[in-house]
Amino acid sequence: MSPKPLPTDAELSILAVLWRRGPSTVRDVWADLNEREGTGYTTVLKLLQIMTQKGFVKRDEAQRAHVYKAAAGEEQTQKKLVGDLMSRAFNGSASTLVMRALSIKPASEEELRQIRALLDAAEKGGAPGGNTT
Amino acid sequence: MSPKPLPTDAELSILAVLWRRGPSTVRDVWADLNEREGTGYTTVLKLLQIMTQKGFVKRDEAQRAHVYKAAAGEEQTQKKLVGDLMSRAFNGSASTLVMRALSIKPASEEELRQIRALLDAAEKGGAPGGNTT
DNA sequence: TTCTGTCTACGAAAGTTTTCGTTGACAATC
DNA sequence: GATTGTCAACGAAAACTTTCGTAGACAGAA
Repeated sequence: MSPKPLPTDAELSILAVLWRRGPSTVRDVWADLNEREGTGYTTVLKLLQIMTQKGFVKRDEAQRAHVYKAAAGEEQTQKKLVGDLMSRAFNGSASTLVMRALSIKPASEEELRQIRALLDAAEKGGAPGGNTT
Repeated sequence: MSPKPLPTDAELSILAVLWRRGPSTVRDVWADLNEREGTGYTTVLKLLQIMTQKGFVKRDEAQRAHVYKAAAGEEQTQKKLVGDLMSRAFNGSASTLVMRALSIKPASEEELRQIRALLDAAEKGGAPGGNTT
């Protein structure tokens, strides 16, 4: 099939709402989105229709008010987005990206602990072929 | 003045080249970009003109072949991009973003060391380098 | 000077994304 | 069974991005 592109900006806003709220009707998504960005109802509806077609969301039509949910998990989509940014703007360097992220907004202690754990895991597991750039 | 938007995709490709090569003529940028993406010469030129207007690049017209350079530093732009993604797709969580990045492509040992250093710094207190956000 | 190749400038076309007006369906209430 | 409010569907406009054809300026070679 298609090589599956990334969601556009407006699409991502909607995905973010679905991630936060779980399966939702158009009205639900709209209420949330309208509050923070003043989006129109039919705009949200149209976007959801497009996203259904693109496969970004799944639709349950059992009720009159259709219920939408994200098709791919939050994590998977986030990975794609980060991966894309990494190759586009960071020359493929995860560490530079990570450093920029942390310099913007230092994480909490709890979060730092999690990150360290991940670093430890990475160090051991050894990704195939360390970067010899 | 303008709230300064982020560079578009094509604009970012060009910035990436400028970051890699330093100040360059249209031909320089084109040669680089054309090789990896098959972009047309006038396309690159037009983009650079637009980017000049938007303030993403600065132009030195001393020579007939104008020399372009990125207006903002690589680091600053990267921060904006990451910050944008963070708020859009990660609910503002730096740690989630970091974890996703590392899970995609573990860094080299050297890089891991750098990241750890940054974590240490973050743990101590304020953000390093004085963020005036 | 004239020719040739390279350059910038301009503008319009093509492509994509985002927005929204309008329509018809449906269900609940009167 | 008419009225009212909410819904999905559709299509087209508006906005934005990307591409490229064409034109005119300029410099160096013949």
